[in-house]
Amino acid sequence: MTDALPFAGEPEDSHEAIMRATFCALQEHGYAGLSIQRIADEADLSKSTFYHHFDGKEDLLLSFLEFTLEEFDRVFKLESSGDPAKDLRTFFGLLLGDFPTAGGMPEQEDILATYVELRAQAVRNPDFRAKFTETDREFTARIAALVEEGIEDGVFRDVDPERTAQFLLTTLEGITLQNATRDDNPLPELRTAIESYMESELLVADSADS
Amino acid sequence: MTDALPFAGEPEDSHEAIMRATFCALQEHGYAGLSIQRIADEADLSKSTFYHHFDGKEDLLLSFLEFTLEEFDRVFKLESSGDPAKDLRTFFGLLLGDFPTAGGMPEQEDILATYVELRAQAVRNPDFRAKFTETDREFTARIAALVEEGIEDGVFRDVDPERTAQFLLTTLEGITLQNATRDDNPLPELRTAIESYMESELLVADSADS
DNA sequence: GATGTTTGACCGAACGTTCGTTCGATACGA
DNA sequence: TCGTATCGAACGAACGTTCGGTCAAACATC
Repeated sequence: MTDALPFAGEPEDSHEAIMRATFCALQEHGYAGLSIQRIADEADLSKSTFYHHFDGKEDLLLSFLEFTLEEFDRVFKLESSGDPAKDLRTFFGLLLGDFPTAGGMPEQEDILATYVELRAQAVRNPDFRAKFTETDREFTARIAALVEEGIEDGVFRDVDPERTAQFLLTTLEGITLQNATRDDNPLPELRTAIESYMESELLVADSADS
Repeated sequence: MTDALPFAGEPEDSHEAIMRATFCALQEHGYAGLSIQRIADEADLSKSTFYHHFDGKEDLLLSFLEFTLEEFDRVFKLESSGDPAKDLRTFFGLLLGDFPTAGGMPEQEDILATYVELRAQAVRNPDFRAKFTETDREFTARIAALVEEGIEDGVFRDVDPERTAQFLLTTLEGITLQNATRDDNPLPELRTAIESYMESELLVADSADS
C-alpha cells in the first residue's frame, strides 16, 4: 500500500534522499530555481557530499527524470480492470492528476506543473528529449492497445488505434500544459471535453440514432 | 508586404533593436541561456545601455512577451476569406507554423519551440501566466466565432462553439508541445489527425451516410 | 584478538565564472 | 546648458565544481 507511493517513509540511503530532495526542491523553487545548494539543504547533506553520489547537475537531472518517468509508468501498470473503456478513462485520469500522493507531498496540480517545466527543458536538452520521446511512445502504445481491445470487444468504433492513441495523448498533454500555465481553471471543462470526444468518436452508440 | 513581418529591415531605434536581439538570443541560446550580455551583444550595445531602455530583465521579458503575442495576433487577423471552414484551417496552420519568416530569421519550428519555452515560464511567473491566459481566451473566442459562423452557414454540425473551440486550441497546443520536445516528427501525422477531427466532428457529411 | 590499512561517506572552505545591476563619465543634439 | 544615449568598469551574489581532510566501519595481516 505505502509501497505504491513514490516517496513514502524515510529515505533508505543518501542517493534516494537526494532524489527526494530534488523532487521537493523542484516543487518549491521550480526548475530555474533548482540548485545543488537547495537540493543539499533539502536532503540535509553538504554540497560536496552530493558530488560524491552524482557526477554533477546534469547527471542528477537525467537520473531524476528517468526515475520519475519510470515511476509514472509503474503506477499506470497497477490499474487494469479488463474493461477497455474503463481502463482508458482510468488512464486519462492518471495522466490528468488522479493519482495518490503521500502525506506532506505536493498536490497533483503542482506535480503536473513541474512535469511541464521538465518537459520544456527537452526543447534544448537532447537527453531529455530522447526520454520524453520514448515515454510518449510507450504511452501511445498502451492507449492504442486499449483502443484495439475495445474494437475487438465491439464497444469501440473501428478507428485506427495508433492514430487515435496519438491524437488522444496529444490532447491530454495539451490539457496539462494549459492547466499549468493559465490562471483560470480549464481542467474540469477539458475533462468533460475529452469525455465527449470518447463518447462521440470512440464508443459505439447505445441507441439507434445516427 | 515587408511590413507584415515582425522583424524585417533594420531596427529603427535601440528599443526595437533590443526586442529583436531578445528574439534572436532566445532562438540561439534558449530561455535558460538568455542573459543581458547576450542580448547586448546581439543588439550591438553595451549592457549598461540596456538598462537605460529597460528597468531590468523582468521588465524586458514582459514587454517582449506582450509584443510577441500581439504580433501573433496581428498576423492572424490578416487572414480571412469569409469561408469558415477555410479560415479555420488557415488559423490552425498559422498556429502550427505556417507563417512567413523574414530572410535570415529562424525557422518556424524553432519559433514554436521558443514559444513552448516561454509558455513553460508561466508555471512560475504570474505575469506570464496572465498574458497566456488572455491570449488563450482571445484565440478560443476567434475559433468559436468561426465555428458559430460555420454552423449558421450550415457547413458545420450544431456543436457547442465555445467548448469545441477550447478543445481544438488545447489539442493545437498539445501538438506544439509534443513537436518541440520530441525527436521523431509528430507534426505531419498530427496535422492529418486534427483534419480528421474536423471532418468527422465538425463538417456536415457530404454524402448521405450517417 | 589486536593492529595496521583501506575504503566509503561526509564535510567546510575555497575557486573561477557568470549573472543582474549600478555608477560615473563622455559625446552629442536641441 | 540641459537631456538623452551611450559606454567601461566595477560590484555583490549565486552558481557549479574541486580539493584537502575527518571519521568510522570493513578488511587484512599477524
